[in-house]
Amino acid sequence: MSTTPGQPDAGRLYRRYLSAVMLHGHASAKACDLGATDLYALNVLELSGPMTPGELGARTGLTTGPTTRLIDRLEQAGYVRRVPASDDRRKVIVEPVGKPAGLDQVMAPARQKVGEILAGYSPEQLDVLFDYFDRAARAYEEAADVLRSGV
Amino acid sequence: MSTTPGQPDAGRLYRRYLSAVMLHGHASAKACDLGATDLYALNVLELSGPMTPGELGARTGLTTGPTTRLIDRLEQAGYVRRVPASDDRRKVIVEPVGKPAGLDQVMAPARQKVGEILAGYSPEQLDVLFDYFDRAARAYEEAADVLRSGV
DNA sequence: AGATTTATCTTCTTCAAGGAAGAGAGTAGG
DNA sequence: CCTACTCTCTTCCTTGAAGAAGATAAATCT
Repeated sequence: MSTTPGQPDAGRLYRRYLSAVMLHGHASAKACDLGATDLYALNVLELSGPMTPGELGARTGLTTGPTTRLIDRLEQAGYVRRVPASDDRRKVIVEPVGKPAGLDQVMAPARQKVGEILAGYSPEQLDVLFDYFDRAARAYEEAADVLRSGV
Repeated sequence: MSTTPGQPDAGRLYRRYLSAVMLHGHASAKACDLGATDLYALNVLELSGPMTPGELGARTGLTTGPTTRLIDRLEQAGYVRRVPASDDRRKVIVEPVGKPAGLDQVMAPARQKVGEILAGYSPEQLDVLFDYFDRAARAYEEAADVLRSGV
């Protein structure tokens, strides 16, 4: 880097990084004809694992009607699958399908680039990075939860 | 899922991190009554700085009509401002407003959390992290550009 | 000066997504 | 066994954003 990595534009650098991540995610979703809520729901499923439509609806802030059709869209596009719950035959479990469809494929180039970047670091440096990823993920999840309940 | 001890699924950890970032961004936008395209446009402006409506429309993949109303929404919400271009009186420059409105305020808790996390690292570790932020930002921007032009 | 091109804005129409209310299926308790 | 409750899915309606075509204003070229 040309300038000192110290304080002056650290915030700006980080914001640029965040913007790029979100921009890429959005462009990926668009490329797959996925709406914003669809992507949101996929992220929820990625984070919290399989859940019922009711819980997914609560997480995404949707009522039951839109939730059903959200799952319909995701199911039809091959991202999730409905499986009957074993304990309660009214319930349905929505789970990400084993072989992810287009989204992962669209995101593959970025993933590979990031993989190459990460491959250039030493094990000690990777420890730092992954320690950060872990902590930051928790922080963002927590903040997102607060926002959800605050609405 | 092959869970190997010692290397506890780095890919999964990273995906969780990405999901959390995007989830939080989305929840923030929702909390501010910002649509997906609006958030996208704000990120574009954050990344590339002030630009004309024409360029913003091209970046967001919108035609001129929706672009005008996109800017209307952002302007009315207090995120951007229209200023006449000095060199061409037909042109308008859309620029983020000096005093950021609700979005930054909503994102403040997460920012603070991340700030606290970063404060716990040594200068050498911070160098690693910011080096990564810089490189990853470029990678994601590049990948997003490819996706945009590929559509 | 007149014609063409560029840039933004306006209007109308279309379409997708979300909210509300209700129906069907299943579980739990008396 | 019968009632009350829960969960999911369906239907209808409304809202909001995007596309298309045209209008206005300004710069550029001949």
